[in-house]
Amino acid sequence: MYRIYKMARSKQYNEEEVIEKAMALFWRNGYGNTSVRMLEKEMGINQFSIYSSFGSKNGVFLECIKSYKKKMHRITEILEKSNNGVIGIKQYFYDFLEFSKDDNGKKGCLVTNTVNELGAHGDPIIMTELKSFFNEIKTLFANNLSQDKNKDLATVEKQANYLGTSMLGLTLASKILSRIQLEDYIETAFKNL
Amino acid sequence: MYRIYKMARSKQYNEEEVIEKAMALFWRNGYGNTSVRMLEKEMGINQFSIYSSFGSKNGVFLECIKSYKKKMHRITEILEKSNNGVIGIKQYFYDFLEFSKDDNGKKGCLVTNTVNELGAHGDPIIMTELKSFFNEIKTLFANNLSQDKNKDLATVEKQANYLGTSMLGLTLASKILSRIQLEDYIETAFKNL
DNA sequence: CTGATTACTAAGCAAATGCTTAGTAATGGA
DNA sequence: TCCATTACTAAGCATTTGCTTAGTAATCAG
Repeated sequence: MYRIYKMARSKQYNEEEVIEKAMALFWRNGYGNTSVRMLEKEMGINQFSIYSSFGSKNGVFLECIKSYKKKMHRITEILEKSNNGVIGIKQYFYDFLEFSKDDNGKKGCLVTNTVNELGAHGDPIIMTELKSFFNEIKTLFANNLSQDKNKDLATVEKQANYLGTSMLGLTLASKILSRIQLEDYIETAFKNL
Repeated sequence: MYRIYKMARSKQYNEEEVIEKAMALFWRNGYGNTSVRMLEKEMGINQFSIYSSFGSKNGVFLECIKSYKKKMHRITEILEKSNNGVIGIKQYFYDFLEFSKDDNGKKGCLVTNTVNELGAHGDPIIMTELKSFFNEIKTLFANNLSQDKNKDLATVEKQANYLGTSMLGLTLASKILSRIQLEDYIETAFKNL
């Protein structure tokens, strides 16, 4: 690309790296309970840099959601590629538990947490982003379920919906229940299919 | 009771009534996103009155949780009295959906919302209150399930745990899914119990 | 009516919020 | 070396936060 202006000082930080750190903070504390000062500390850069790179607190958060999706995609693509039907989805539930675990606590799912926190009052751009996330997972479940030729379209839709909602429950439950309770839940939940 | 001091001006507001209003606000917005100024407006009383009656914002919220539990108990006691086993619990799920509906939106469950929002970082008194709520409902489910003499203790425990977690999922899902999707979920969730 | 007691209003506090700005340091083509 | 350009630091902005305080109004026994 043609450059009119002279080169000048370059950024002292990597944007992806600082977003990764911001994401961890939002994930732990939620959107409202994370201040720009806290972000400053965690990201290790000045407020000015935060605003010059991401525009606003909302902007930082949106990048974090994107980064979260990428992270989550590492699990999701296992399911995308597998042709194990219900078994594959069940594995996905277990993979999520591993994914959402933290050194000293349970963080649940960043997206679900945010939906729950912001509800209808959140920034519309963020809310759109969040709803699409839920639908992507539901579609993924539907695709996997429809590998079973015994299931008609209505059944697939119903079960995909069921599994999506169960997933929501799991993300919430993962924050307060024990590992054994969570495993019990998954095992019982999949008996309904 | 023996009264040493003179009578003086009495409160111009009913504490139960203003708590009811505060609860509606917390329920809609969550704890962190509700300010004392907002409470002042919604409750219709001065900040001083709020603090003199309830001590702190936390204090107001704790009263709201108590009030919420009472409200919820109107549904819960139907299940307590019924001897319908699984059918009764299923009805409880539907009753909750009605309960959590609002004129212009879905509020989910105040307790679940708060657990999700505050996680481990919340005021310990509030957190204790919230966890006991979950256990009460789980126990209620277990009592209802054990009416079926074919179910051994382990099965009852496992299924009560499953239903409790499903309930968590439903409270979350009730905020973002359509009525039909929610009904689909309940029907599938109870298929194999 | 007096005066003690309690509840009211409204102004004000320090701290924290999201965001900006003024000034300085680094970079690299001319 | 000069200087346009960009990124840095740190101070500061108005607003909002949870909570308090100073002063006034109502109540009622004596």
